[in-house]
Amino acid sequence: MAGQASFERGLRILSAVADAGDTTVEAVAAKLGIPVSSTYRYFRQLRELGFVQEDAGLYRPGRALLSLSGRHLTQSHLAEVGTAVLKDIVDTVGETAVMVIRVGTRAMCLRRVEPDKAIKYTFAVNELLPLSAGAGPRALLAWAPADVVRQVLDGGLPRFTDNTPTAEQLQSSLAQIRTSGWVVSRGELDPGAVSVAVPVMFDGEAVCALNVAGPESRCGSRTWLNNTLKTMNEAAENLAASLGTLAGQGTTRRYTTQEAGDDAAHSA
Amino acid sequence: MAGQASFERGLRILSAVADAGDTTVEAVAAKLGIPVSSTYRYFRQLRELGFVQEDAGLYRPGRALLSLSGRHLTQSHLAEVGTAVLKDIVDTVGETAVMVIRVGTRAMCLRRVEPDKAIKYTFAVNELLPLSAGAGPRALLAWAPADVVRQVLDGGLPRFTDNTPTAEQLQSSLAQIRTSGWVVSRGELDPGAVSVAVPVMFDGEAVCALNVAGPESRCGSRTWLNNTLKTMNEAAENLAASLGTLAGQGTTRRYTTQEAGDDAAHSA
DNA sequence: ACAGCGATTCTCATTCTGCGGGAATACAGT
DNA sequence: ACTGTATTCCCGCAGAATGAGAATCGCTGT
Repeated sequence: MAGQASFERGLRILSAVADAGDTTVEAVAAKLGIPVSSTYRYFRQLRELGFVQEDAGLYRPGRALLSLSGRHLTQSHLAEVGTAVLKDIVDTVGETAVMVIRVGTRAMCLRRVEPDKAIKYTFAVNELLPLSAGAGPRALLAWAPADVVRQVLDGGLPRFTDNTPTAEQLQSSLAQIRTSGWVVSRGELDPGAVSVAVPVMFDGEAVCALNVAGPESRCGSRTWLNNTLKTMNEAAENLAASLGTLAGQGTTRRYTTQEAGDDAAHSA
Repeated sequence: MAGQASFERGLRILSAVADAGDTTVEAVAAKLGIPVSSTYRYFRQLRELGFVQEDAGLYRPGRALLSLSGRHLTQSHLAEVGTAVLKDIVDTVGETAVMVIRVGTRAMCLRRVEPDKAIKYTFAVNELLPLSAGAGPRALLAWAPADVVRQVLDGGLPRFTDNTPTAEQLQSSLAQIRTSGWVVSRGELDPGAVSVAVPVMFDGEAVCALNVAGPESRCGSRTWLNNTLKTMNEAAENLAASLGTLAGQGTTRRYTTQEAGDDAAHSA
């Protein structure tokens, strides 16, 4: 009666993964009554198209799903949950923490939380910045698509201080950033400021970056850097996890938006 | 090379609609190079499954897409954008405005904005309430799935005041609410309080409800009710529109989350 | 090295679905 | 009645999807 049987099947499988958030091929096959062998075929394609991501036999929603529902929703979520995450960071680290996203070939600070101190780093919220200078922007650049990187490198890099990186320095640092998973910048935008950033990775993509910055006097030491990075990595992981539908095992704290639900009915 | 050709095709079509936000069958067919006749076949199925909604030849993302990306994201978005919407309402109406969502067989206040007045109605945020009493909850109930309605009716209705509706009153009011598109409650939860609510409809489903409440002394008149409803309906429409990816024609004010982007690259 | 095991991909004969150009229908506007 | 646009129908067949089972892959433990 319907036609398009295989398409519908595929969508059901996709929905199943989106609902479960963290499931196996067999589980889905069983739930939907589809032969395992066929289910694998669908999963493969879903994976290739980025709708699901796989990790050690466990499948969860992929980035393509996020873009399906629009940047709007994703950004709302980041802004919403991000505030709580940033507050936690500030509580632990005691320096300004911000969340930056990439907008085309620019970076933008989406959320900011400041510590209760006289001397602190202050970011402008909602203003477009170059991707080339500062820890947060550079973290975004490191995971940006190749064409964006090229545009930034070719577009002429603005210089703010003597420490602002040049095109060569920048280019060579990107690969290293991807390897280490974090960036530190010393006085690239403002003299005397130290800034650390980590990306929030979701299915291989940097959805946004967390950035902590403060005066060199307080943030210059290696131990400070290590402690801060530890806090930030934890935060980034939580934030990334909150993008996956609901997921399962709670490692550390989990940031969700209400989702109190547990009553009965879920209205498909 | 891939196999599952039709599935991939369907997903591409779905993505196209999600991206465009407001498009026609022909446009998608042209863009993807798929025969119109086949494209219609996919659209029909997508519509039947709720992934797209159609209105006068224009197609836009449907509710199933929202549930694909998880209640999380949707709720984050509502909470995020909702605050601005509520503020506008409070500015215009001068009474407490809240946003309530349905959680299983309960209602919950997700966001609250209060006017700067000594006497005002105060809602508890993040607490579960019955769906049976009060304007907001009842608006949600009116559009809830049948099994939820049954559960609520059969579950024994708590009584708060003499005006708290009984099961019979409740049941008969639901159809009327669906027709009129709004609810008013007078002293159902608290004596002397008037409460008005409208649902935020997205593709035939009540995603949440907006609720304005205040003392009878200020909110008793028919003109007040009319003016308030006008404001609320506008707000509800804006909120619903913000759930569609980005959509096009701006009627009144449009609430979006940043989405500044315009530079080049959008990284698929 | 080997066995054991679960996850994943491959194989392939058979079934039957999706395909798409074009006709038919529906419906609004004039 | 006529024009245009949106949508569904029609229909024979190429070829896609199917699924049981075998074959691989990648482990871990011994």
